[in-house]
Amino acid sequence: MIFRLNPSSGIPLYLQLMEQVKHAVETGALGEGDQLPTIRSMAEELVMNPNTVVRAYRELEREGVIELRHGSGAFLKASSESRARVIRKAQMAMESMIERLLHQGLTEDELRRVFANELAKAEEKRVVAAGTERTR
Amino acid sequence: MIFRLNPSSGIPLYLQLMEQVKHAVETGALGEGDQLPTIRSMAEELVMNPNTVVRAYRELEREGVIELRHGSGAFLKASSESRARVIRKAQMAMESMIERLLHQGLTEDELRRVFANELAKAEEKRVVAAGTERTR
DNA sequence: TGTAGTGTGTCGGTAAACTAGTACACTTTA
DNA sequence: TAAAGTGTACTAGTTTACCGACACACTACA
Repeated sequence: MIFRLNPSSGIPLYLQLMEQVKHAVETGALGEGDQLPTIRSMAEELVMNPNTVVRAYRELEREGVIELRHGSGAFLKASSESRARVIRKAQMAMESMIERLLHQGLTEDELRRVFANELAKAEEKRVVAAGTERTR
Repeated sequence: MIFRLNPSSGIPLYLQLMEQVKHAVETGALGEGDQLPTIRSMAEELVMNPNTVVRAYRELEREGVIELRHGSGAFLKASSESRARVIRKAQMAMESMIERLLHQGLTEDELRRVFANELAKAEEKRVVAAGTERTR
């Protein structure tokens, strides 16, 4: 299984690892009861400090995603129904859009900023719509 | 002009501000010679420390995006030809895709992770393709 | 069945990075 | 020329990442 980190992005490494684990769950790559890579092997694979992996695993446990067992390992907790189907459709749609936009000359950085801003706008719209609903 | 920050994302605030400024340039909202909001007004608007704004502005200056003039302000430097047209097309395409995927039941977090991973994969593909070109 | 070795998570301390607070210095304006 | 506006610099606190040792669980062997 592939976990991806970008050490030069400025985003804290432990947050990136948390996102990767959650994504693996969402796509069905990891399921209930599965064991996560050990702290030391994940650290080696991603070239980061074991304690940083611990930090990510601790947060994931606090959020109820995994369970840490001293001396045994880190395991996926039961989650609600798999979202893999809808996630995979989104992946395919996103992949083709990204290919197209990169082909049209956008850079990865430009694309990243466009996405972040459009998503922020969509979130704001939803918040406004929810507020409007409430005041009816 | 709207700059957006998400203080709870874990991403350093100064990096987020840098991204917002670059995005404003890309979309044409800011152009050569324009003055950026002052350090204090940007800090107030975004509810962050003036020194954090300084940190972002300093990095942007180091990258050649803006120019800081002691006692006068922060100004946009000349850039290559505006990318606004291609960026706007990307914004529209991205906006409609995001609306559609959110409507299909994805959460913002899931969407963010899908995008980050598909972009990382696309980057890897391009690196591999470039390497293959070189070895010919 | 007990013990040693291996595997795996936990903990405390330190350095670097990020953020905030406050005072100083340059430029512009009235 | 003084006041207001704007960037610069220093210090302190918090967060992130790393380093090394400790403790629990599992496995193999006598």
